[in-house]
Amino acid sequence: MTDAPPRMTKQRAAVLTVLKQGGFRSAQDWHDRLRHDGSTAGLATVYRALQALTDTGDVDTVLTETGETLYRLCEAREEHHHHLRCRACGAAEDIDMPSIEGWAASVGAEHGYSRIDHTVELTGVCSDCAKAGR
Amino acid sequence: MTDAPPRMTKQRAAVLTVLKQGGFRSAQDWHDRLRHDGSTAGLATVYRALQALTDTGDVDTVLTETGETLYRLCEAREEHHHHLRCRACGAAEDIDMPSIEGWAASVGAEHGYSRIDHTVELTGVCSDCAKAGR
DNA sequence: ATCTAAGTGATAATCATTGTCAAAGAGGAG
DNA sequence: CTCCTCTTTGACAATGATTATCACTTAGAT
Ligand SMILES: [Zn+2]
Ligand SMILES: [Zn+2]
Ligand SMILES: [Zn+2]
Ligand SMILES: [Zn+2]
Repeated sequence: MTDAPPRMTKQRAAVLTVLKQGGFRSAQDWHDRLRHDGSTAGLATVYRALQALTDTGDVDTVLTETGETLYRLCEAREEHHHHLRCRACGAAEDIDMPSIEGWAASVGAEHGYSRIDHTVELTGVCSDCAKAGR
Repeated sequence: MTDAPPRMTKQRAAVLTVLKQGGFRSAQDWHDRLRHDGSTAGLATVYRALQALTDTGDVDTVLTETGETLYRLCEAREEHHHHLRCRACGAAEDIDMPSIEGWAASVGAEHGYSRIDHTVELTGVCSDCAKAGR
């Protein structure tokens, strides 16, 4: 019943390769980097690849305060986790706070809510960027 | 040095009134409700009023997973807090988790990040909506 | 009444993201 | 290899929330 995984094409391989540069970046950013590296992949294809990789759990996404989606190659695929992200350069650390998971569920139950979901994200400025004056 | 607060106009009063209906709703939703109540306020004016009210701390905002901004009259203006929101009807409870504030700062410091900010939001389905089958 | 700066609302512009669709590419069968 | 079929691609249009414009109105002040 699980859909067959999409075929690995030249474009998707290129997306995966550029993602290894690391950091949370927008689809357009990743697309720019691909073109810079010689790929001719279209923007729509990059969006499709990122969407597919997100669905399979190979890519993490976060939403900025402007509603833009940022994508990053996921390092700890199996575990649910959260991020501490540098607002200046896109670098990010995986963080986990096991107690938050249970806290979210119990707060929801206390108020009579079901199907609880939660969002926990931290942003800041990493030490490198702070040294460079942002 | 603080900018003079914007004048209280008929339109802003109308926005404040309709906001008392409660719940987190989009700017367009609030605009529809205003028109339904007889106001002729334009959509741009509603956006401006919501923005101004947000700046003064009279309105809370939250970002949906689709990047849409939702606005709600703020009940506990002075305290920094987080929300448990019903995805079906927009109802929301203020929640606070004082330990999260310190945790965010210390996790940031551990990783060498400065200027830490954080997002903690819960969503679910409230008991009324659950009874009504969503 | 007159002047002036702020506020309004219809509309156009912006911008990330998604939809469309004809053309290109990859397999498979013959 | 050739023909057929299904997937993927990429240029481009469409969407939808938000913001910018700008001529017009309004609320105070003189
Ligand atoms: Zn950085
Ligand atoms: Zn979690
Ligand atoms: Zn509800
Ligand atoms: Zn907080």
